[in-house]
Parts: sequence; C-alpha cells; structure tokens
Amino acid sequence: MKRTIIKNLLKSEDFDRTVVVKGWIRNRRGSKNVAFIALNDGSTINNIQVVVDFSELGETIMDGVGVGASLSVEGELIESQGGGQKMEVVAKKLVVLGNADPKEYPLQPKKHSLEFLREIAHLRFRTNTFGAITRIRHAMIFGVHQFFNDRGFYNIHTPIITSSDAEGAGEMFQVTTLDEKNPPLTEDGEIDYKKDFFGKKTNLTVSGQLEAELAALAMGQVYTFGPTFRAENSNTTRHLSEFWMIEPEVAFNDIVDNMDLAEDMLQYLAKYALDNCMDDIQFLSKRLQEEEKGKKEADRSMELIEKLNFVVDNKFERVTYTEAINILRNSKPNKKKKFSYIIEGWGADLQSEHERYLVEKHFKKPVILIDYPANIKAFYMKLNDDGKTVRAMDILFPGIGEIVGGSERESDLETLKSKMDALDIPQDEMYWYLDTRRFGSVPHSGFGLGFERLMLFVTGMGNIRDVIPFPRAPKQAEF
RNA sequence: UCCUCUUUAGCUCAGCUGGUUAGAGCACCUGACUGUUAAUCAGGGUGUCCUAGGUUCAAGUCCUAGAAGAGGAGCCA
Repeated sequence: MKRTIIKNLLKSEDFDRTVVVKGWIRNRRGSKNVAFIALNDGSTINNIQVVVDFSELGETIMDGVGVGASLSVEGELIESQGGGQKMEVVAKKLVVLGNADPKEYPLQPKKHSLEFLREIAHLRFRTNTFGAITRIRHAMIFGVHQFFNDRGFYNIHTPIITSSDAEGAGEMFQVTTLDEKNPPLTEDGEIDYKKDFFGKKTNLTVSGQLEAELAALAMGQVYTFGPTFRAENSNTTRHLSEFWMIEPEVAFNDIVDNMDLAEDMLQYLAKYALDNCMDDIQFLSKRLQEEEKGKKEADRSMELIEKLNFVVDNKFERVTYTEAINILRNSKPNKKKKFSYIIEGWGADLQSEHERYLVEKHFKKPVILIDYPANIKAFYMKLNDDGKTVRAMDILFPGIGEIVGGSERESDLETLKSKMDALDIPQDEMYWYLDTRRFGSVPHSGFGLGFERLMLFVTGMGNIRDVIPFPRAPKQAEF
C-alpha cells in the first residue's frame, strides 16, 4: 500500500479506512498499555497522532524506540478519541525503519537554542522551527519565479566563475587550480595566471548584474537568481559569505519604474508567504512572541502576520538622500548627540543607526531612499542633472536594514567612461560592458535583493545563518 | 577587522568576598499508571567546570594568553 503524505491526510474527512503513513517520531507519550506517537514527515508542521495498543502489537514493539526514530505504520484512520487533534491512526502494522538511540540523539521534544541547532545544522531540519523555515524558503523561491514569469521576465543564468574584478561589490574568493606551494611565476616574479586553468585570474561572482545588463539590452526584462559570494570578513546577523541574490534588470525602466518594480515584488512576496505558508508563519509567530516575552513591550517586534500584512497594505515611503539628511539633522538623537555619528552636513554616508531611525522611528514603514551623492555609490549608476547625485535607490526594512540596493544605470558612453577613469577601472577589460552603451544603448534599471534578507523578514528570524540550510560565513563551512 | 559579553551535565542555566564530596529544571535510565497532548507520579547524577600557563596552603571562582560562540559596529544584499 502506498503511503499518504501527512499534509494530505490531515485534510482528509474520509475516516474509517486503512492508510499507510511514514515519518519520524517527534514525541512519544503513553502508559503501560498504549503509546501515543506524534509522527512528522516534513510535509507540514503538523503531526499525525499514531496510537499503538501494546495488547495488539506486542508489549515490546516500542522498547527503546523514541524521538527521532523512523516508522512505517499501517492502520486505521479514525476520528480522534482524545482532545488535542481531529484524527489519529490506530496502528495495525508497525515497522521501525531506523531507530535513534535516545541516549545519543541530541534533539528532544523541547526548546533548543538557535546557537545549539546551528552546531548541528545537519539535524536541525528535524525541528519545527527549521521545518517551517525550509518550507517557507521553498515557497519564496517559487514565488520569486512566479512573480517574474507572470510579468514576462526571462530568467538568466549568469556565470558563477568570473574574471571581472571591477564590479567593486566586495572582496572575492579566488578560483584557481595552480599549485599553491609552487605556482608558475612570470619574469617579474609574480604568479603567472596565464598558466592557470582559465588562462587568467578568476573568482567567484559577487554579482550577476553586469551580465544581466547584457541580456536586458536585448531581452528587455530579465532577472538572475543565483548564488553570490563575498569574501568580506563580516560577522553580523545580516551577512553571509555565500548567499542567494535576485537581480532583475529591465530595459527602458527609469528609477521610478525601478522603485515600482521593487515595491511590487516585495509586496507580492509578503502576500505569497501569507497565502501559501500560513501554518508555518503562525508557528514562527508564536515562537517569536514566546522568545520576546522577557522584553519590554516597546522593544518587542510587531507580530509577524501583522507585519507582513502591513507591508502588503502600505505604500513604501520614498525619500531623497537630501531630504533624509535634513530629517536626521533635525532629529532628537542628532541634536542631543545620541547618534555615534552626528549628521553635520550633506555628503556623508548613512550609518545603520540613521537608517534605523528613519525606518523604525520617523516613518515607521519601509523606506526607499534615492538620489545619493555620486561619490559614495558605484560607477555604473546614472548621474542626475545636478551633476552630484546618482539615481540610486536603497530599500530599508525595519529590523533588517538594507534589503534592496539598485539604480538606474548610466546609459551614456562618455559619462560612463569618465566615471571609470576617475575610479581607475580599466576600460579595456570591460569592453564587453561598454559595448552595450556603444551599440543601441537605452535607459535601463535594476536592483539586487538579498534572498536571505527577505527570508529574515518573512520568517521573523533574527540571524541570517538560520534562514539558509548550510550557512557559509568566516570560519564556518561545516556540513 | 574593532568593541562588549558568554563558555559549568545531552540541553537551558545557577554556583556569593577563592574553602571540604560541583547543583537545578528538562532530557536520559529504572519502576508505576486503561487515552496521552512538551502526559503525570516515585527513584537514579550521567561532569575534560573551553584550552594552556600562572598566583595561592587551596581555583569552577583571581591573573595572562589563546580558542569557540553571541550581540553591536564597519562593509553590504
């Protein structure tokens, strides 16, 4: 007999029939005569209760079988005779597929700290919290593709190994097959990368944007959704060395179209989560509220479902950098010198304390900041008519900070070249990028959305290492 | 990389101004219980007190160095 997925079984109204369920024991209770097993197969956060009557199946059938063991159960699906659940399976045949020695198995039917679970990331899928996160992560991946597909975008696989080192997005991981103890040298005594696998120095990508631009200037609307690597030594709750980034790039879009697209997308994805992952979100919400019980009311975060609905229902605040500086300059923490970095004039980069003030205290909603000073932003961003600001946009979310960074791209060849000169970016190596501006250049825009930061928002989790199955961070590449 | 904090049982943590045999809850083990809901009740401590030095009659506790983890900052998505 074929097994029924527990998620489907729990939706069933059709009782008094024989079913087969397979899964792992989450909890076990009972008395001398009867055991109650909460069985989970990963399809849903909810368990099915399996009832084992020892007088029928033998007294020893469950000896030494506890949390974590895997079972195959054939039995009758009936309306539950106990209080806590609608239905249960009364076992007729029970096979222990694989036991988990209770003395050795580290997971218990109780709360574990996230730090502990990170150390046993290979087993943490088996907890309610990571089951929920894993299902939501899948749904969000699916939602991202759905969003773009519905709007006629094409997905582009940009290269993971690249030779361009001009993107300026961060430190890079080098890719080489050279003998590290005895590399070939040039006459000058430098490492000779002409002898390396690709005949040049290569590294893992820090962004698919430049390649996505190439595609956008022929395909119109494209997006990448792939792994991204940054060798920055950053140890925070918001950074990973390996993360997944969504980068749409759209021909003929200006900065306003770009903001509209990003806002639509974030609202769509928040709604997608609410529509498709309610059970898991409810669980995470309860978990979060439990965790924050000790905090003062003012320090507690907004309830998760409420927070997601808030983003779906409210327009993001759109503010220029110059306006933001004025707000900050006149703010209480600035005047009372509560900020670690006091805002004095136009031109300084905003620190996270300033971004947090704007989002969490002043506007109390997601904020899109635009028109940053040119000198604190990347070379490819379009220069405004004032000659000193660029059409950059950052979307700031409460509790997360920058979730999206993007811009209208500089489409004028000469302006772009002089910008590259000023920043010492070699034009000959970037000939392929400049060709897009030489041949049929058009205004175009795009942005990058850190998928794990989106996951932080949707799950309410506090540490980015808990929303990716196997986090990669400085000194962390286990599993 | 910088600042702050943490490291004691399988997990979460207590352990006072240094003092005899290191504690609690949960987990686990043994037993009881005719349907449990993180079941309940009775009994049982299972330990490299992160590591290496040092101070001291005596170190889980004090000092030095290191490691690992967490939070914040910078960098950014």
